[in-house]
Amino acid sequence: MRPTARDLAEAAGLSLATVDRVLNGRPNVSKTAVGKVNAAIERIGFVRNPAAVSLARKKSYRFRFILPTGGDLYLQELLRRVEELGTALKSDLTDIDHVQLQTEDAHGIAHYLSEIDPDELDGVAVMAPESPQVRDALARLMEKGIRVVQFLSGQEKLPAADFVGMDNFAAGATAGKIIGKFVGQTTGKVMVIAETMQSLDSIQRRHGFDTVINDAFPGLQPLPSIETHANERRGAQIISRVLENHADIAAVYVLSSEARLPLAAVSAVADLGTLTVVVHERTPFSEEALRDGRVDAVIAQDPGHAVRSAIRIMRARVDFREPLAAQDRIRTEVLFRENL
Amino acid sequence: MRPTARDLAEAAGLSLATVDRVLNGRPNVSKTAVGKVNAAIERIGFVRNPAAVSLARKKSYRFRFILPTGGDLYLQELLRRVEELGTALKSDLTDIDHVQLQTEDAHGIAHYLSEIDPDELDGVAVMAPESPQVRDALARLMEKGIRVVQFLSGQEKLPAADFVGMDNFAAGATAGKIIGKFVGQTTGKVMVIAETMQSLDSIQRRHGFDTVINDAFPGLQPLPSIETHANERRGAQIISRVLENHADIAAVYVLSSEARLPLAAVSAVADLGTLTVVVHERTPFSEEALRDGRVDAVIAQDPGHAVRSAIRIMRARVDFREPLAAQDRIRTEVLFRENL
DNA sequence: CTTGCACTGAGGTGCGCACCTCAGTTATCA
DNA sequence: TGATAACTGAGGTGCGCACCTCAGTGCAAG
Repeated sequence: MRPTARDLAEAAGLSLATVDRVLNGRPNVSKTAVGKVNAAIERIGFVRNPAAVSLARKKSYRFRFILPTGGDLYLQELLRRVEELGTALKSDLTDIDHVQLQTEDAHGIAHYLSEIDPDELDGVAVMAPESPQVRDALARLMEKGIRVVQFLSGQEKLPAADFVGMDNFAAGATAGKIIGKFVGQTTGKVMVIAETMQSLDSIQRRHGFDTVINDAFPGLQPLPSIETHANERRGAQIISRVLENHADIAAVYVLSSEARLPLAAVSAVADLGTLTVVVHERTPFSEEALRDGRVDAVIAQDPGHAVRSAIRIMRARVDFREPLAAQDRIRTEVLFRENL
Repeated sequence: MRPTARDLAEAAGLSLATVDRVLNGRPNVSKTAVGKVNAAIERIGFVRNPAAVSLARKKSYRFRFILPTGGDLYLQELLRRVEELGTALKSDLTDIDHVQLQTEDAHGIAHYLSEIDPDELDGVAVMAPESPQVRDALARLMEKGIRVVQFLSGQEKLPAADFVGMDNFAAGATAGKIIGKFVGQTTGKVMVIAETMQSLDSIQRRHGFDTVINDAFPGLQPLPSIETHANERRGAQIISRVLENHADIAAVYVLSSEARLPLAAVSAVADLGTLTVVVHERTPFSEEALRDGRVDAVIAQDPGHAVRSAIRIMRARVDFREPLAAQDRIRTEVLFRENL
């Protein structure tokens, strides 16, 4: 049987009350007593029973994910994970919900944040673009005692808040490395396709990509980013025009999370089999494309990992523990057909 | 506030005792009552408080990892993770210990297993080579009520037991893919270095490697595996002799977890910078070698993930839950300098 | 009608701990 | 020396649930 606090008290030669004071950092304890208790803890290997603790404390975690509206594929994946983990963690004293807000409307977000009641919520994970108003609102939230995690938002960090993000520079750089190595020739052009280059994510990926290509594969020439703006017909037009104007395209890099339509447009004009193709995010489509050879590599950043990480951090903060990694970077994974 | 069992009883129009009988599947409950309770659960969104459950049940998990003796680097990593997680999970009602046994001695292992007392242990994770005796012993253990996870052992599976393994074929195949693509030439020889080819792991990796090379890169010629037998001097001799005898070696694949000595031997004779080098396992050495360019890619299979996975499965079984993935394959990760 | 059986309700106990009160004991300093 | 503050001990309560006992209730077979 594991030793209880009562055993600890006995071992330390103190009363349960004093042991309790030490364990919970309450005042009115002598240094001697603290020392005795800690020594006894070591000696008998006492570990608090977390079940009893959380029962006695009536503890429960209530977290909210604040996400953008919009139909981005990766965002949908994220939503799904949030809901999934929400139901899974209900049996773990953790209630998770989420709202979607127009993240362009900084004022609206700030207002929403300002109305959050600390009695109803223990933490929020916020995915919103950089803006002074939002940042101030987040700071005020933290003063109210609500833990804040800046979630996947490529914004400048509020230093006091924790951060869960992915390294888009690394993701782009990895794509560059694979394309550079896989094309098997020293010269050629690389087509880069994005939904939009407005977002920081896209910019960072492109930056990482260009850096590697320029440094390590100077013979390759990355073309300017093609922006599809999620418009199928228009995107296809531009893509086919670019393919016709450049005879020596050797590779395609789709840096947005939506790869299906761009690849369909490319395959209408060129042969995906002879091109080196790298896309982002593990989806049913990208897996299938990997298997049948249309895509050579997938750069993936697990959304489930991101959500779990945010929850872990908020929990740790509520318990006044240090999170294992306060600034959690989601790993950049590389998938080939061989290691799917 | 979350509804309690008392609220549930009220909502169902039944007594606490009946609700308790339903919740815990005890006998002497009418179908009507079961229906009412389940309906009420849905209606008020009742979820058992796991802290109270585990407190009342005096539940605690006691698991043991049974591992081979021997100084393999990856095994040491595994041991470290087991110990790490052991102390980390003590505060989670989970006591984990481990033993190391001579796994070649099937009879000895079987005997050890047969003496395990179900009152002292809830589950074991066993890493031992295939043998009928061990398999029978495991089966008997399961009959005694101890959960069994076959852990990283490339043996034929006991169908009733859960399994945590890594896909060494995929690992080798991925290495083959990277080497094939990275060498940037259609012909050349590939040096393959292993500690020993006796182990199933090595054989499977080599098999995956050869399959990809033969299928996709027929111009490349993998040389027979060099076995170092963990003997530094002898290994270095063989390696340098092979390098001298084959002028057109374009790549090196180290398929054992120990890469440092083989690479040192290679670099004494050849220039690692011009060779394509792929090794296994993320270690301080392999990370450093990736950074400075001596190694081009690392195939990694996270040992921590393996240990966590085994623990998760055993816990689920103790709670009579289905594990999320009963047959858990550790992901084969690919690391370049860019996504370390 | 009795007997037996399946079902239900009421109530209690204890899991290990947090948190509270109140009385009692030291050290500390004037 | 007494007063004040700092400490300590004893004991109790309740968190939500599992598990136990015992006293019913209704219903069917004999």
